[in-house]
Amino acid sequence: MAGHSPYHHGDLRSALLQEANVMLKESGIDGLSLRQLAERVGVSRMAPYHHFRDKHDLLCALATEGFRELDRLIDRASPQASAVKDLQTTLAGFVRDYLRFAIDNPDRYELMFGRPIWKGSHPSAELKETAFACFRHYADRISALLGQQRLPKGSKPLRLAQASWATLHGLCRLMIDGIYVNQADMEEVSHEAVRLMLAVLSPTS
Amino acid sequence: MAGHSPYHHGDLRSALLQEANVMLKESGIDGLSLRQLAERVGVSRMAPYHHFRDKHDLLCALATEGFRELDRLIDRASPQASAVKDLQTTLAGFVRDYLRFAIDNPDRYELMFGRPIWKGSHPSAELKETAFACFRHYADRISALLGQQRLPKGSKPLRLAQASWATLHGLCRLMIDGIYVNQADMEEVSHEAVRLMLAVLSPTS
DNA sequence: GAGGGTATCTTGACGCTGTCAAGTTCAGGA
DNA sequence: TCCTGAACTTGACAGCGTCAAGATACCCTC
Repeated sequence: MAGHSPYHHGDLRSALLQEANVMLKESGIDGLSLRQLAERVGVSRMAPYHHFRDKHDLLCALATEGFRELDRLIDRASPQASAVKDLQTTLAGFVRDYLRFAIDNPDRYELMFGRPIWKGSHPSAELKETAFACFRHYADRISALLGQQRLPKGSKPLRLAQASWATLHGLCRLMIDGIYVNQADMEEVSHEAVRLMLAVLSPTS
Repeated sequence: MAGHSPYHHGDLRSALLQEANVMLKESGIDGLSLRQLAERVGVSRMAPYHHFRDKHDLLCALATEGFRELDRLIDRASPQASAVKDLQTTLAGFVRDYLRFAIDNPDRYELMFGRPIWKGSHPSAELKETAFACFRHYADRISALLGQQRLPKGSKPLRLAQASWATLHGLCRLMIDGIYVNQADMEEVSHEAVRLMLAVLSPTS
């Protein structure tokens, strides 16, 4: 807390996470190096290792933060939509927010859901827990929103949640990478996604 | 073409691509280093640079190969399904094949659609062309399959193709990374996806 | 066949990375 | 007061992508 330049930083861990987020936005996931990060925060290269086991561990912490924010976003999808028309509006708003979350910081989104964190080099326990809680939260919200409709027989709510998240997720990936979906078409495409999610409610035959 | 160990490899480019695929499967995208690749193929570390400008260029070539294979897979989705029931079967088969393509070599799939190739460090012209051709091919097939049904008004076929690909793509990503979707549930989840894609055909209201 | 041009391959070097090992500085409790 | 332990630093190493310059072998022309 002293004025000049204390030997002990005081709150290095969060300073690192914050600056890492900036670097992530600036130069992508590949441009995020521990050495540069340490230098930008103003400590030596090995200092971060007293707060994170590895680089992988730091990335997990970064992703965990992302999931916490995503969780808050899901929370904001207001639950008091009762009429069918409100359902559509609520869903559309949520889809828009979700897409914006991804587009706003594409590399963080890539980090959160990307292979490097989740495959062989196992995700940290905290990340796993946070991400799963986030998904459970989403599934509950979706169930609550859609639950007022009668589901087609044979559709478990969990499956609906998975399939709809997949749609949303796939849309984000394709859009932020600019592969097949132009960002300019976002409105139209997300409208289509909402229609898709709604369509699943009516019995197929 | 001589027997022992020629100075000129003969067909280094494809040997590199082939071995790179093996390494990709073995140790993931991060484990794929040019130096190791060169050593495994039996040439010096700079030899690959006479066939690929960069590492990025090699990755693009690798991804291009992947898209070509995906294109063949799309081709196999037989077009002569006429009855509604056949539509469902055809679609289910295609979804299963697509999922298997992704699961079979997850890191290649991640490479093909991942950010590192498509964002700032621009994709090679060949990759762009191949990937777009692949998508156009998919959109055509989907249109042909679904075209026999009457589409709900206001749905352009292109949007349907985008949305359905997004669903498929999102499902793959979530599954191969093992985040929210267990691979054991594949059958059930892909069934749900097919239902979702079919549901979009019936007017929502 | 001989010579030269060119594509192919090699070795040396540089700066960057993540991280092990060992030393230094500081705060707080006995 | 001293001492334990956390926070931080510096030195060192192997591995990475790639620039630069040199070596080798094929092919085409004379």
